[in-house]
Amino acid sequence: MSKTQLSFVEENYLKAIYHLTTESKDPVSTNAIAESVQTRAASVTDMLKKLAAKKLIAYKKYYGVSMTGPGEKAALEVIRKHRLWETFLVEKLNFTWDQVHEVAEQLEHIHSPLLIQRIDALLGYPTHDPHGDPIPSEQGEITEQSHILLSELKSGSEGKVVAVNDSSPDFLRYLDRLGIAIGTRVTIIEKVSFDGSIELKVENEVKPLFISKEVSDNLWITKVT
Amino acid sequence: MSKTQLSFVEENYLKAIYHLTTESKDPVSTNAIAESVQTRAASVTDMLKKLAAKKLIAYKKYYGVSMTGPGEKAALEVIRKHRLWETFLVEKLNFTWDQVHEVAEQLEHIHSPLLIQRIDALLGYPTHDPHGDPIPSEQGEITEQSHILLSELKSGSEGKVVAVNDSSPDFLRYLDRLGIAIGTRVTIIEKVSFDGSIELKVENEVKPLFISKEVSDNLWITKVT
DNA sequence: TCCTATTTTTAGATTAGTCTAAATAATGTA
DNA sequence: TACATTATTTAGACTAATCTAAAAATAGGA
Ligand SMILES: [Mn+2]
Ligand SMILES: [Mn+2]
Ligand SMILES: [Mn+2]
Ligand SMILES: [Mn+2]
Repeated sequence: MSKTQLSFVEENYLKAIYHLTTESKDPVSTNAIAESVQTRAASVTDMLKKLAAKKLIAYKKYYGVSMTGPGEKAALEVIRKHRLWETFLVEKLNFTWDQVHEVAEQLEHIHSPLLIQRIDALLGYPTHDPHGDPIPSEQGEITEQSHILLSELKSGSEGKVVAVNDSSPDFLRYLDRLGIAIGTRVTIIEKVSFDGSIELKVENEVKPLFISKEVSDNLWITKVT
Repeated sequence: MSKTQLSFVEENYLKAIYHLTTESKDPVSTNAIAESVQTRAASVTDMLKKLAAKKLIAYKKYYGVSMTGPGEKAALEVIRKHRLWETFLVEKLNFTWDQVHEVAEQLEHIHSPLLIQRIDALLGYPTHDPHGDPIPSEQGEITEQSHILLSELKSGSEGKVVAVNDSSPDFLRYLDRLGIAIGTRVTIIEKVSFDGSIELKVENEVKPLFISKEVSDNLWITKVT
């Protein structure tokens, strides 16, 4: 079967397709994948044929793409490694949460089951990475916690930040400046209907602040009673 | 200049050429490189042209190859990473010394100065890897300790094992069974002139044992008075 | 020195992954 | 339903790294 190890590039495509699949039910489009892996649509088509031949994705010309069982398993393995490495970098090597993604993009492709088991053990079997994302188990099980976007929270309600929807260094450093981290409690003072921006009270911060719709669309929270 | 990062493959060639250069003064042959990187001579020739064009090696058709300053620096960076990762795997992740090389072959190609600095710090700036090999400094300085092969030691003399000349799992596990590790003291009881094998007293072992010429040719030691 | 065996290089193909430009299919609007 | 726009695929080419087979250069022995 798929004994031969997947290439660096194949792993990146699978990961991208997996993420796109989970964030909207319909089949994933060629263009969306191209955008995600930073390449041209024509290159994506070529790779889709290859992955389909290996039965890692279900692909029908012009109809978009979805994952197969084996494909999802392979994708989750890469995601597991990515998130464990990010956690390792923060917990053991004092990286900040905005520094880890780029390095993890490289480390996730290291092939060594023993290595990743030992990293997992060293970290005490963490369940979430520095951005609040769940770490899939060795068996490929992932438990998405139920959460909503901060932009969906009603005025006056309180919530706790559980994850970020964007791991770009710029966004994360901006959150640092606002005093927002994973676990921070926030309360919506007012939602400005005109542009969707939000006046927000942040735990441990004296003054309320305003955040754009853009920002509130990238923060996952759970409601706090 | 050589701003563009070296590829995985280029790094492996440089490392191989560096090692071959240091273990015998004359220029390195195409065939020796081919053997070392497990490829064909014709492929090596192609790569030599490429590396020469980047001024990482000095190459003249049919005359063999030697390193340039920049080439040596690049090779030592890879070797530094390899040995730091090996040390990390043993010290922090409980790998045995025969398990580390293969994984380090992958990890040595991760590009992140910060990562390697932090690994170095976490380990307390080690000077030698699990096989007794010196770890080059960030500036590319390497201090080879003076040592001789066990096979060169005279009968009756005592020595301390400081490094192995072969890091293959088979050899290392055989040493484990003999009770020989880095730092172990050994005394030559008798050298068998007929086949070069050696009767050896190993520190902490009750009975002396015999090792082949092959084995004694792969153990680096320093004399102990 | 000459000749042969060995080493190295060249020539020409191949594979993975990418690209641009052109062709084709799907979609949505009139 | 017809047409124009958009999305996707195909065709053909390119680069990095590899290979085999053939040509060329070197080295060593007679
Ligand atoms: Mn990440
Ligand atoms: Mn993450
Ligand atoms: Mn090694
Ligand atoms: Mn080593």
